[in-house]
Formats: sequence, C-alpha cells, structure tokens
Amino acid sequence: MTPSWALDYDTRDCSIAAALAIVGEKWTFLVLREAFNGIRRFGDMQRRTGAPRQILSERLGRLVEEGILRKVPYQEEGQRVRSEYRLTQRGIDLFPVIVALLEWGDKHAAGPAGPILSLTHRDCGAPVELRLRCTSGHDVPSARDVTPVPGPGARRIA
Amino acid sequence: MTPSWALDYDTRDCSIAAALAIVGEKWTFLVLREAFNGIRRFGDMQRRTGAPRQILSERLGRLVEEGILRKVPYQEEGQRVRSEYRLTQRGIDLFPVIVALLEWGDKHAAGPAGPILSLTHRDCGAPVELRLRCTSGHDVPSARDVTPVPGPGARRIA
DNA sequence: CTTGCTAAGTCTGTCAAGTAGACCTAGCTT
DNA sequence: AAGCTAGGTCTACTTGACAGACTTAGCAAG
Repeated sequence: MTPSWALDYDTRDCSIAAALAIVGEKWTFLVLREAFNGIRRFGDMQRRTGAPRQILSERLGRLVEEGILRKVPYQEEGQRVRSEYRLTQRGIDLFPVIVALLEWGDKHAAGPAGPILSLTHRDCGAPVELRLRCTSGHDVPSARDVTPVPGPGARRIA
Repeated sequence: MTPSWALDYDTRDCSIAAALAIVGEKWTFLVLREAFNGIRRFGDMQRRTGAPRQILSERLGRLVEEGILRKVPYQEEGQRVRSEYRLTQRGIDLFPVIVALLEWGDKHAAGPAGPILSLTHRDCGAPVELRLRCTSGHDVPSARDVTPVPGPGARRIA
C-alpha cells in the first residue's frame, strides 16, 4: 500500500490507462452494463442508458472497432435487415469491471430501496461476488493485504 | 446473459450509474490508481497522472467530499504544513474496480514489454487476482455463468 | 408508385467541460 | 524583505456533450 519505489517508475504504458482509453468514458460503461443485461439493439440501449443518439452511435462504433462488441445482422418480421451488438470474448472479459462497480455502488451509493439488479450463479442460483485471491490459494480480504511491485514492463524514470 | 425481462425494468437508481457519478471520470480512476500505489501528494499525483492541475484539484476535492479520500496534514522539514490525501475505507473498497481494469488492460491492452505493475499478496508474495464466486462456494468462471435477476429495489416501467 | 412507418443513424447550433500556461498564495528560510 | 516551494486559481482556447430536427433504407398499405 505505501511503496516508496512508486515515484521512481514511469507511469506510461500503464494497463489501467490503456484500458480506460478504450472503455473509460461515461456512457461506455452504461452501454456495457446493458450489454451484460442482454440488451443488443440501438433503440433499447438508447432508452435504457439515456445516452444521446450521437454519443451512443459513436461509442458503439468504438467498441466494435476495439473488438469488444460485434455487429450481427437480424431481421424482424416485416422489417428490413438491421444490426444488433453482441459482446465478444474481449467484451465478456470486462465483466469483472462492471461487477466491481456494481458491488461498490450497492455498498456505498445504493438507492433507498436497495439494489435494482442482483447477479446469481446460473447453476445454483446463489448470489455471485468478486473475491481477491492469490495464486497460492489464500484469500486476500482487503487492498491492505496487497503489495504492488514493478512488473516486467516497468521502467525507471530516466 | 440474455434476460428478456430486462426491458421491463427501470434503469434509474442503478448502482453502477451511481458509482460512476462519483468516480466515473477519466482522471479520477488514475488518481485512485496512484492512491493505491501509495501516492499522497498533489505534486506527485500531477506528475504521475499527467492531469491538468485544475482538474486534479477539482477531482481530489470531489473525492474528499465523497469520503473516498481524506486530507491529512503533514509537515516537511523547513516547510509549512501541507495536506496529503489518503484513502478512506470507502476508497479502499474501490480496489476491485482498479484491479479489474488492471487485469483487463494486462490481458487486452498491454504494452509491448508486459505489465508495468504487478500485485502480490503481502503475506506470501504470490500474485493476486480477482475471482468470481457464488456464496454457495462455487467458482464462477465467466460472465456466461451468471444470470442477472431483478433485485429488491427493482421497479417495473410504468 | 407514392405515401407512410420504423429503427438506425447523421447534422446543426448551443453550451458545458477539459486543457495549457501564466499567475497567485502561504509559510518558511536567508 | 526577498526568494523558494507545494498547492492551488485565473484566463483564453479548444474539444466534447447535448437536444432536437433531419436523413436513410427497406417494407407494407392504399
């Protein structure tokens, strides 16, 4: 939690900043939330996120470019062919980010009536939650039990 | 993953949106990253995040208002008393969000040389990672194994 | 075959937010 | 009293968000 070495290392090429450059915008998170809720169509996304159409269009385009969503054609009875947006594996891998925000929001910013959304295990129905573990198998209850160390790509500041 | 009921429910009071309203801005995430790296001082934050001073000032103020950081006075030899910013418990609870972004970035947006930061268990030194589990004790390997259901605060659309 | 309907997406003008760089401030030292 | 420093604010400019109107492509009814 308090590594004095941090100041000696470069912060460019940070994975967090790189991730945020792709998905770090306000509406993007809400689009992903809806994608994980199974929403796939432009209009539904617009209604449920409240995003302005232009922004939504741009963000969906960006997510497709980045390989987080892909466009899939569909055709409604008596309608022309349109496109819907589905999560790719790369997109599905963002699930923990959404869950982490959801858990923090539930705990610290919940509405008066409690969470409006709850995540359950498909196989047993029990609530799902994020846990920190180390690869030796220990539970890591808090950020206080974590020590950040420089990784392979770390570079000292010149 | 594809609940048809989703469209029937209201999306206001969503915990994710509420969380994002507090910490959802671009520089805020980077400030938190640095906070978890043990950075506490305005100038260090500025150098390491690259945030414009005005934005940084505003974001730090907001995080203090929201009880995510608190100002603590300190005094350097021969300097006047200044304030540093430390995480509160509410702030520490945001750790999974940062870890989730880090893990996704490491996997999908890493720089050429690999991650610059690695998180280890303080007690045993092994790498730390996020896992999804259900409260019955099952591992939940993917978002595909999760079923979202309406929570206690859910409201049908009128 | 033209008029209308729908979902998806774009255009336009306006307004808020982000940004760089200079400037200010308070306490300490010389 | 003049200068240093970390922290913070002011100014002018540029970028991005936004609401509301408009466009497009295919289908269907008249």
